[in-house]
Parts: sequence; structure tokens; C-alpha cells
Amino acid sequence: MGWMKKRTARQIDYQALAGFRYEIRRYLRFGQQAARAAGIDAQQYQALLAIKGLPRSEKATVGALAEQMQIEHHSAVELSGRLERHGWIRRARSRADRREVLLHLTPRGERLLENLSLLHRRELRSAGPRLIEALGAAIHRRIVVAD
Amino acid sequence: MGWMKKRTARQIDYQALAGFRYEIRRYLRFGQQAARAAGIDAQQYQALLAIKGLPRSEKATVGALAEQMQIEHHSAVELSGRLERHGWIRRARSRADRREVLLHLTPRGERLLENLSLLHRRELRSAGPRLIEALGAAIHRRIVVAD
DNA sequence: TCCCATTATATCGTATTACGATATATATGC
DNA sequence: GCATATATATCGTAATACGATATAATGGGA
Repeated sequence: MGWMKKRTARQIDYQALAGFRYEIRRYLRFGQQAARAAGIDAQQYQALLAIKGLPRSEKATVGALAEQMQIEHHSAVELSGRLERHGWIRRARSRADRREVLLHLTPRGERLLENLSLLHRRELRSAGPRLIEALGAAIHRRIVVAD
Repeated sequence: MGWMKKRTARQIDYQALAGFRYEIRRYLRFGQQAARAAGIDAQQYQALLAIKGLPRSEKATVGALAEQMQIEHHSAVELSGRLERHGWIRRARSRADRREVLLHLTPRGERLLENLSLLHRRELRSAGPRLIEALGAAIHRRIVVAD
């Protein structure tokens, strides 16, 4: 049987895997364009969302932002610098632990986040089923969306 | 009722939206690290997958790559240039339409793609349910994964 | 109490890359 | 055949994540 490819190999459904990534990219692309139209960078919108959407139990520090955004600590420093320069967040040294810097949205940041989030939720409702179907195909699982 | 916020506004579940984006970032991050460990850029792996996973009906041209990757045509030119320089794909002028350039994987590219795709499928199987649950929460739908 | 390891944030130079503007080649419709 | 559309290519620019490194604050044990 030396002529056979490895068993696992021939079982890979490249079309399905590619399809799933494609759907993700489409969603991310939508986000980029919506953000740009609103005058903000896509990643910066996501950062606002990450800060606002943090569980109550977690403090919105620079480190928490880094973890949420899956970037390095110092990249989060720069990111929050950009957010503050645009007037969407404010930084404040924590009193409890003076190493920490707490981030919170300004009213302007809140408004922007709200508007964009509405668009995102709408897009997700329409793109969600396609995403889910593509994911199901990629892992060979049947997935059902109820309401 | 002027004191009320807009109805839609208060209904936004920021935690759920943020959670979904977080799960996506985690998955993308996994891909970046897996790719890096395999000696390839995450985006370049995705490009290989996009080329290989194209429906039979579509030709693997530079333009098709651009659409699959959701980038501009000239960015796809540069991307395929990088892929070729690394020896993972080859370009060939199309005979049918000499404007087009057809892309196909080299054996080396195929091997790399196969190895990484196996990892990705495995990760998707484990991360998929979390992703789906987060998506469901974001759009307020109950979703069931069967087998 | 003092020291040192740890944690949190910050700065700077570098490398990568997507993009806009632009160019060239080929195909197609009238 | 010629104008227009399509496909790929080139180049300069801007943005940004990262590694290396620095500073500040905390906390635990001798």
C-alpha cells in the first residue's frame, strides 16, 4: 500500500476549510468598511467593543485590552494611545494599584460604538447562518439554528 | 419620553458581541502561531488554502485569489509573488486568455498546506462549538451542534 | 524593613504589507 | 480596427505589530 497517500490527507476537505475562512474574511471585511465609513479604524472599533464588553468582574486595564485583542502588551499601549488621541477613550491611573491604567469610553466613544454595533449585529444576523453552515461543513457536523 | 435612550440602543448586548469577536481573534491567533511554527506567514497559508480550495468551476487566477482573500488585485499580485518566491506556488500565463495568470501549488506547497490544514481542522473541531455558541449569543439564537 | 522577583505600562527602531496611483498587455464589442 | 474593459504588474507611502528595552509599582520572604 505504499502508493497510498496518508489516510488523513485524503480526508481533508479543502473546499470546506477554505469556504469557512472565506466567510470569516467577508465578515471582517464588512467590519472594516463599516468602520471606515464611520471614521474609525476597524481594529479601534473592536478595541472599544472589547473595553465596553468586558465582564463586570474584569478591570479594563491595558493588559486586559491586550488579552481581549490577542496582541502584545506594548501593542495595546499604542492602541489605547491612538484611541485616546481620537477622543474615544480616557486613561486613568488606578488608585488601587498604581501600575495599572484603567480605560473607559468617552461619550463620543460610546455613541460611535453604539452606531457601529447596531450595524454589526444586523450583519451578523444575516451572515451568521452562512458562517455557521461553512463551519459545520469544515468539521463535518450538522448544525441547526433555532429561534 | 425624551429621557429614554433609543430602544435599540439599550438592547445591544456588548458582552455577547465582544465575546464573539474574541473567539474569532482566538482562532485567528491560533492560525498565526501554527503557521509561524511551520515557517510560513498566516496569510500565505490562507492563500494556499484559497487556491487549493477553489471550486472546480473557477480558475485559480490572481483575480480569483484577490476575491477569495478579500484584498485588492494588486495586493494579490504581491501576495502571489511572495508565495512563488518561497517556492510554494508557480505562476503560468494562461493560454486561453493571455491576460490571466494561473496559480498552482508546488509539491512543497501541497505538503505544507496539508500539514497545517490538519492542525486547523483539529483546532476548529475543538474551538468550533465555542465560536458557534458565542455567535448564537450575539444574535440571540439557539444553535445546536449534532453529529 | 529591605531587597529582589514579578507585574504593568511605556518607548523606540524595524520590518512587513495593504493600498492608491499608475502603467502595460490582452481581449472584446461595435 | 478602434475604443473600452479586463487582468496583471510596479512603485512610493502610510500604518501598525513586534522585539528589545526601560521605568515604575507591588509583594513576599530573609
